[in-house]
Amino acid sequence: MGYKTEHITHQLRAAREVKNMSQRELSARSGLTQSHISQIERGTMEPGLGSLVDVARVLDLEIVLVPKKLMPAIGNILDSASAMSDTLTSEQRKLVGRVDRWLAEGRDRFAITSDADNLKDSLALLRHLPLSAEELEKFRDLAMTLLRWQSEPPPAKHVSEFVHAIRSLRNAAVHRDRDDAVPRSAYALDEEDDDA
Amino acid sequence: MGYKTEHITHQLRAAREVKNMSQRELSARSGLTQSHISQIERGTMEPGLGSLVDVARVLDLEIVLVPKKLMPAIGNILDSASAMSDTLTSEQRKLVGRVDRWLAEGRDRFAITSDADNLKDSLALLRHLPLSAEELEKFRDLAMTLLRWQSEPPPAKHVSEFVHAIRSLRNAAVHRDRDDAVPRSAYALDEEDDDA
DNA sequence: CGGAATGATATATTATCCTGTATCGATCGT
DNA sequence: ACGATCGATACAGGATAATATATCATTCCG
Repeated sequence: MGYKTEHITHQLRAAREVKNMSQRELSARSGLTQSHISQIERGTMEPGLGSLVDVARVLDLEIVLVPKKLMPAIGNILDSASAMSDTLTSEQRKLVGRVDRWLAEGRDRFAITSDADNLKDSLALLRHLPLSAEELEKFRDLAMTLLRWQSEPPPAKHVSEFVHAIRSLRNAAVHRDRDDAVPRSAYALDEEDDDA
Repeated sequence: MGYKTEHITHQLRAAREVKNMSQRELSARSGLTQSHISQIERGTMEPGLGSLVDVARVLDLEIVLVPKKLMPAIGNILDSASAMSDTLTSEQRKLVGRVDRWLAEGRDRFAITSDADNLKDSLALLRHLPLSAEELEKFRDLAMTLLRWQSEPPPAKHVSEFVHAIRSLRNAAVHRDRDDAVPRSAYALDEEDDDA
């Protein structure tokens, strides 16, 4: 039904998740119901224009009508901005990418498959959430010790510790309030991006 | 009520008028009712997102959610594009501007005020509608002969001929089908823009 | 003048958005 | 294991968007 508005609703969900805002919080700030938001994001229902602007306002989004002819130019701006999107350092992106690939190379490195799933989820979030300097340092240590096992799987005890520590970092980043951003230096983009 | 969506609906009306499309034609192509379109443009009613995309598609517009932070950049692209908007030659824009100012300088140049009003309306449309090479030549001749009267008002007979001729040109441009565009050379923008 | 097209309205009927509330399963933190 | 939170769903009722026609005043063209 609502295939016409998919890109818009998907964009709404993406913006909300990037801001790490729950449907309920978005509901409280926008005036819409959590139920309503859920159905809009899933495409079950098409929002009215009024509801759309209410949600967009909370997510710091502006609704713009762009001539199709200008879409490539606009698209470039949007992409370049979302590329250096969050204030992630190049190092953080690289580390996440390396662990991600290490994880993909040998799924059998984990005795418990749920550990692999948990780790994968945590990494997906760490790909987008900024870490403080201390947190990044901790993350670097963890990643380095784990990445040492290339040919043979690491001891189970070690893996479990790693998964737990990563989840802890993830939670710290996730539950950090949107309002107090992570203090971070300005030089954001360096050499090549190592993401997968 | 719908003050939140004013800019959007206004943009819709502007886009439709630039394309010289009637509410009824837009209705036929979009699937909405002419009544519905009228109310949307006037802000009497807020359209659903589905209706909005239907109308926008016909008008060659794309609905984009832009982070507020990027709005200045996007705004620049939109403005610069609408400046060199339609495929009007610089000469056509200049001529319209000159006649426009000539008209504003001395309203008393016209014995019949309705003539002045008609002329003003025709110019408003000629400001946005492309003319063929022959039409532009005709327009240039008309404008030049009219602009010769600076200090004293032109003879009434001359004015009436001018108004009629301009209206004829206007109608030719207005009723030209959007589908067969005016063949025009590519070098569009020259020196300064002389518009008022 | 007479016909055609436009935009603005009016009314009645249908469709559906939207809210409010409540529940469910899954997940996460203590 | 427990309580808390999240997303997905269900359902009833009031609000309103949307359709379908029709009319009216203006304007433009022959």
